Amino acid sequence: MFYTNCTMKSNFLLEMQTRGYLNQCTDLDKLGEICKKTSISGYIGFDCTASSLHVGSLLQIMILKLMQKHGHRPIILLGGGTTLIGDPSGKDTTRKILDEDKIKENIKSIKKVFNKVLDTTNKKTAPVYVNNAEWLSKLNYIQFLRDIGSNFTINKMLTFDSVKLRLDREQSLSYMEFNYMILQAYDFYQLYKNNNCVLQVGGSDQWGNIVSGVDLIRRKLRKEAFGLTSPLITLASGTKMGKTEKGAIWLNKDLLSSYDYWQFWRNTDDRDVKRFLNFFTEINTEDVSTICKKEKNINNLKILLANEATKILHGEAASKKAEQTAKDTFEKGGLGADLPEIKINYKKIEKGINILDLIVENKILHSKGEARRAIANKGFKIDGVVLEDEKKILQVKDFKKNFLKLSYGKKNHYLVKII
RNA sequence: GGAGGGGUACCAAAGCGGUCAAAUGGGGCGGGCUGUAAACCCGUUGACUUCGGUCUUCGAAAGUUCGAAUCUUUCCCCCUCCA
Repeated sequence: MFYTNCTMKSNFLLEMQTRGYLNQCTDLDKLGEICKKTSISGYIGFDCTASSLHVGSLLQIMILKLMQKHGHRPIILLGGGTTLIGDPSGKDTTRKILDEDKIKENIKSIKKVFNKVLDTTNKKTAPVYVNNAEWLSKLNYIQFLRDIGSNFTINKMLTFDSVKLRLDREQSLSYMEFNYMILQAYDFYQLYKNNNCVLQVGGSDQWGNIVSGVDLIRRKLRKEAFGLTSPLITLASGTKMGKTEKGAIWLNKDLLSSYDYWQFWRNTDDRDVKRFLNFFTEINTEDVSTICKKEKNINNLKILLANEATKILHGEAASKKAEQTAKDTFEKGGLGADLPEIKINYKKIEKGINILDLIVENKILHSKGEARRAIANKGFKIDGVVLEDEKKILQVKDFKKNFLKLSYGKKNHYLVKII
């Protein structure tokens, strides 16, 4: 799928391509023509199963941002309706189903991220939020089957990967989930009709769902709509993006601090750095190439990546602070201001605090046993000195000016503070 | 609906009356080497513990037994073949 021999190239699609956001498109040339001529609206649907999206969705958000950059309007579908069902695409097992109140809460929380990352000031391209519960919850089953269901054949639905994989792997697929595709197609149809939305973007696992929507619009309205997918990002290590053992890399600040977010990017695998600069920063592709050629120290590129990515999500100030903290902590071996804090009451520390209790109570580790093992393995340090004694009682004299740096492993540092 | 096979820790997979908190591999975590990388090497991987032990785990419940992941019964779930 290369976009080369078309004369009517649109800057939007061109940049999509050079950045590596483009995987598949229903009709790239024609979409290019339209994008070149007019400002379009395109939508991406997001899952509302959690109170925050994680980096796995970041590429999609970057695409929305790119749409804005080139004068198009992003529509964000926060699927209160479809979240009630659960998309089987790319999932091995049926997901838990959430109640409506929880979904509403999640939507509210997720919106915060979009409002931060996207430009909300330019009237022409300001994001539009829609919730498919609006139309899905009103549906009448019989009528829906007749109007919409009649446009789908089981034969075709069975050929879609999302369905096929589940069946091939001999995992059950409920009728409810089987319908997800139709509902997503219906969403696109609604958005086309009501919001003049001609484009749906999604991850490559969404291809089937997206094409179904394009088909439905053609059948029902005799209009052409477009679908476009981005590639599934895998890490050099072979794992999926965004899921570490420590937990998901959340985008909402209350779930993951800007410092930890910065650290996530700072710890990118060497082999992923250049790709990620293209994916997750706004630096021009050509500039990315020249910078990568010029800069011999890959660690500086990682810092650049961390700075730029954090800036987009948490703002410049937070990004700078995180960088400074990293410098102070890792390069100088000292204390950074942005490190996670553990506050201890003076009265408590006067009596002495068992180090194991401190570790467990502040959730650095889950159990005392685990903490004991970690200490035995030289995993803990106090102000840079290996902690040998698991029975250590922290006292006021251990603190310098009310502060103490507690480190677990090489990367987890905490600022213990007497208050 | 009928006939078989199976459910073991984060995952995969051994164990099939005591020596089983459960082999082995993967993953994770920690240490070493380095560059907050990769690869490699070492350690560790149920909870509590006064480090003597104690408690809770092998789909669920009940039972046999001095003793059960292992045997019996019932139930739930998954898979294969047939209808």
